[in-house]
Amino acid sequence: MPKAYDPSQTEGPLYQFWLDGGYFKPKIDPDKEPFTIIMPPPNVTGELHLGHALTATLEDCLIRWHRMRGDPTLWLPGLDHAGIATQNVVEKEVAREGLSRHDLGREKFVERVWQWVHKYRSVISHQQARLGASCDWDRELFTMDDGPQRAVRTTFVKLYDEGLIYKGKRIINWCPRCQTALSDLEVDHREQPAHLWYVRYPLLDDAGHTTDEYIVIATTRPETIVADVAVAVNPSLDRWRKIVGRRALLPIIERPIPIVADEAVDPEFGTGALKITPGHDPADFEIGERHGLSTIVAVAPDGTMNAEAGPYEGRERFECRRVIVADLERRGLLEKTEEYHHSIGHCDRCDTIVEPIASEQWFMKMESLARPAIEAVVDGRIQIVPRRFNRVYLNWMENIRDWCISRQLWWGHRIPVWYCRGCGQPTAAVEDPAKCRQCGSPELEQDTDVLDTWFSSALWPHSTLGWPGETADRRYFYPTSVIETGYDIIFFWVARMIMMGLYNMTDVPFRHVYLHGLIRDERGRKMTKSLGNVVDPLVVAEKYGTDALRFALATGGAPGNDFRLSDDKLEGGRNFANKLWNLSRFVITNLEGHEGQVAFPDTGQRSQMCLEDRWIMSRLQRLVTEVDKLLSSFQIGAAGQRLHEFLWSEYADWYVEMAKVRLKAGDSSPLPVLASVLDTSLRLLHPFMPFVTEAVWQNLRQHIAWAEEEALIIASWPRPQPAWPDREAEASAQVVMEVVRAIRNIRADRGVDPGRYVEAYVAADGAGALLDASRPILESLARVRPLHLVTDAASAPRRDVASAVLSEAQVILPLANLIDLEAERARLTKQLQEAEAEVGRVGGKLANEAFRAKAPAAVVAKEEERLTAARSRRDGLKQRLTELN
RNA sequence: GGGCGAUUAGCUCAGUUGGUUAGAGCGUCUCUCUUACACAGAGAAGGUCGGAGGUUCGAGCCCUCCAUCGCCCACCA
Repeated sequence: MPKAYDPSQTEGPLYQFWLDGGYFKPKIDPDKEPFTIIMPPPNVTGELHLGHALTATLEDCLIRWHRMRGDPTLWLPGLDHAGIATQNVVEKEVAREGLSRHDLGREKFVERVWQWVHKYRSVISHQQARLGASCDWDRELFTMDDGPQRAVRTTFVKLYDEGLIYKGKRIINWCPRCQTALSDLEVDHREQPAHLWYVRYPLLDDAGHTTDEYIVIATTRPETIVADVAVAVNPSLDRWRKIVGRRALLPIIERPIPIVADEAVDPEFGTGALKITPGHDPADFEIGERHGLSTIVAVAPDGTMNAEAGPYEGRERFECRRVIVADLERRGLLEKTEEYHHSIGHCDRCDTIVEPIASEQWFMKMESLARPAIEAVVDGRIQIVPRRFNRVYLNWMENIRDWCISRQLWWGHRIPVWYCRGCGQPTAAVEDPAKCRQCGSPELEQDTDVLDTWFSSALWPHSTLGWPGETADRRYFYPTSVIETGYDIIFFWVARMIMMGLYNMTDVPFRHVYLHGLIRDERGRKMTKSLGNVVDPLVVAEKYGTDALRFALATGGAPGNDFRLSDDKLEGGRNFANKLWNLSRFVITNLEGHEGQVAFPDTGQRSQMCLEDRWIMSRLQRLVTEVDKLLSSFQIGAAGQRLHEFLWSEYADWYVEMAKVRLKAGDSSPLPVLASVLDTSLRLLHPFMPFVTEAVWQNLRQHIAWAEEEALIIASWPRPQPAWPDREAEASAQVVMEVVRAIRNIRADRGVDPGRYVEAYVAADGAGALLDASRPILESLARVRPLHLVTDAASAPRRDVASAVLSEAQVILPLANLIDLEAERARLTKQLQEAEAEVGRVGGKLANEAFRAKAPAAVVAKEEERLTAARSRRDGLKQRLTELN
C-alpha cells in the first residue's frame, strides 16, 4: 500500500467493480420491507452543481446503510426535461448559429432539444457515478420517456374529467422574455425602489362634458392607464362617496369610465381611489368581475404596448411608462410624484420583470387535492425532517391557490386536449384521438401549450415505478421510504408529489421527507453564475477525492440549515481519508507478517482479555449503537462526526499506540482486535466514504477469517452485541490514559526532551493493580523508566519533584535540575483552585435539599461520585503544596 | 403584513426528550521527522452559549420581551 491515499487511482476501478457485481440492483424479497429512494431528477441542462452532490451524498449514505443492513434497497435515478430551463439553453445554442426557434419551427426545434437531451443524459449519469452514487442505472428514467409521458396524460385526463383541471381567463404571470405564462411559484418578488405617481382623472358631468373637477389616483404603473375601465373608490370616504355613479375621463385615451364603489379599496392608501385595470392586476380583475366591467389587455406577449395603447402602440412597456408620465405632466394631469418601495415580480428563470396579464390558461383546482395532503402530514403518515418545515408546508397548503399549468413553450408534455375544427369542442384523451368526442369530426387540432415541468415531477414517485401500469416494482416499492431534497423546492415539488401521490395512488408517495440546506461559498454567498463562485463538484472530487467531498458535505452541517463549503472542510475530509488509509496500512502490514488469517477476537473470554482490548471493543460497541441510532433519526452528519472522532481520537491515537507496545515486543495478540475494530469501523464508515473504505477492506479481508462477502458494499452492517459495553474496562482505561496524559503534561511543561525516559512514581491505592497490569503501556506511552508503582504518595521522593494529582492516582516525577519551584507551585495552585471550585459547586448542589428530593436518583448519585473525586484531588493537591513549601 | 431560521472559542459549525467541568474541525502557541500517517504526533491557550426578565432543584436547550442578520410566504394600487 502506498504511503498516501490516492483517490484518482482507486475510485474509477472500484465503481466499475461494484457495477460488475450488480450490487446496485435491489434483490426483491417479498418477506422483507424494501428501502426506496427516488432520486430528485436533475435538469437535463447539463449543470451538475454542489446541490446535486449533496443530494447524491446524503441519499447514497442512506442507501448504502440500508443495503448493508440487508434491506432490498432501490435507489432510482432519473432526469428532468426541465421545460423552460432546457428550452432557454437550447435557444441560446441555436442563437449562436444566428437563428431563433421560430426560424426552425416547432418540430425542428424540439428535435434539436432531443439532440441535447441525448448528449447530456449520459454526461449527467456519468457525473453521478463519479460521486459514487450506487443507484440502479437500469431503472433510470427521463420525464419525457414513454412511461412518464403516459402517466402525465393519464393524470391530466383524470383530473380534467373530474373538473379539477379547467381552462379559464385569469390574471397570470407572464414573462415577456420567455413568452409564456408562469405559476405563482416561478415568480421571484423583490423589493425595489419605485415611484408613486398621482394622476388627475377629470370628472364628466351628466351630459358627458368635461368639468374642472377631477379625482386624483395614485399608481405605480401609469402605462396601464390605457387599459383602465373604471375608477373605484372606498365608499366610506365622504369626499368620494358623492361622485360614485358619475363618470371620469381616462387621461390621454379620453375614454369615459364609470366610478364605482368597492370595499376592496384601501381608504388609507394614496387618495383612497383606485384605477381599475382588470387586464393587468389581479385585484382589479376581481373588482372588474364584481362590477361587470370589461377587460382590456394593452401589453403584447413580447412586452410592448399593443393597439389598445393608442398613441403608444409598439413602445416597450417601461419606455411607454416614461413617455406617458411626461405626457401627463405636460397636460397638467400629474399632481405629484412620490418615491416608493414595493416588491416587483421577476421571472425566476431569466429575471425579466413579470407582467400580470389576463389570459386564457389551464389551471388545476388545488383545494380538494390539498386537503388529504395536509392530513397526511398532520397525522404523521409523512414525517418531515427537520420538523419545523411542517409549519411551512401546512401554511402554504392551507392557503393554496389554483395552479396555472399551461406554458406557451415548445419543449415539454403537450397538453392532451384536441379541439374540433368543426364544432370547436375540446376532447381530452390519453391516446391521440381520431375524432371529436362531440361531433365525430376527424378534423382535430391539439392544444399548442405544454405543461408546467413540475406537473410530471409531481407524479415522479409513482410514474417511475410503472404507474399507470400494474407493475411488480410499483406494488413492492410504493410508497417509497424517503424523499431527500433541498428545502427550496418544498412547494414546487414535495407538496405536489404528496397531493398527486395521494390522488393517483390513494397512498402517500414517501414516509419521510429529508430537507437539506443550501450550500454557500466560503463567504456565505449563494453560488450563482453571475457571482462566478459556482463550484463544480467533479473538480473538487478530482482535487481532494470523492470521499473527501462527500465527508465534507455530509458532516458540514445539520438538516435544513445552509452551510458554507470551504477548502478547509475539504482538506479535513481528505486528511481523514488519508488518516484512515494509513491507519489501515499499519494494521494490514502487521497482519501480513502474521501466519494465515486472524480469527475474530474471542470475546467470550473477556476476563482473559487485556485492558486496552476490552476498552476498545467496548468503545466500538457504543459506536455501533450510536451510529445506528443517529442514522435512524436522519442525523447523518452527527453519525459521520462520531465515526471521525472514534477512528481518530480513540482507535488511532490511543488503541493503536497501546497495541504497538505488544507488537514491538513480538506479541501478536492484539491483531484480532486491531483487525476486527478496523473491519467494523470500515463497515460503519462505508456509507460516508465508500471508496477508501472499500479499497482498504479489499485488502483487509484477505487477512481476516470472518469476511464472508466479497465486497464491503454488501458486507453486513454491524449489530450491537448485548455483552457490551464494558463499563469497568472503560473506567480503568480512563485511569491509565489520565496517568499518561498527566506525565506527558508535566514533561511538556518542564521541557523534558520528548525522547528521553525519566523515572516516575505513580501512587495509587485502589487502581494500583490495574496500573501494574498496564505497566508496559505506561512506560512506553509516557516514556517513563523506571516506573515505581506505590500505594502511598508518602513513599515517593518529596524534593525536586513535579507532580500531578488525579482522582485515582498521583504522579510524581523526580526531575532534579529541571524543577522550577515557582512554576511548580503555580501549576499545583491552579489545579487546586479548580478542584476547590468543583468541590464548592457540587457540594453546594448536594447540600440543596430540593435537589436531593426532586432530581432523579441517578443524577444525585453521579454528583456524589463527582464530589468524592473532587475532594480526593483537592486533598492530594493540598498535601503536595504543603510538601513543596 | 404574516411566518421561519440564525446569533455558542479568532473562523466555520455541532449540541432532539433540560442533568457532570458546553464540544468538533480549522486557526493560534510550545515541542517532535517516536519505523501507519507532517494530509502527522504530544502538550497548551481560548467561550458570562446576542441582551433582559421568567419557569425549574437545575436552562445553551422551555416561556416572554428586545436587538442584529438572513430566508420564505403574501393581489395594498
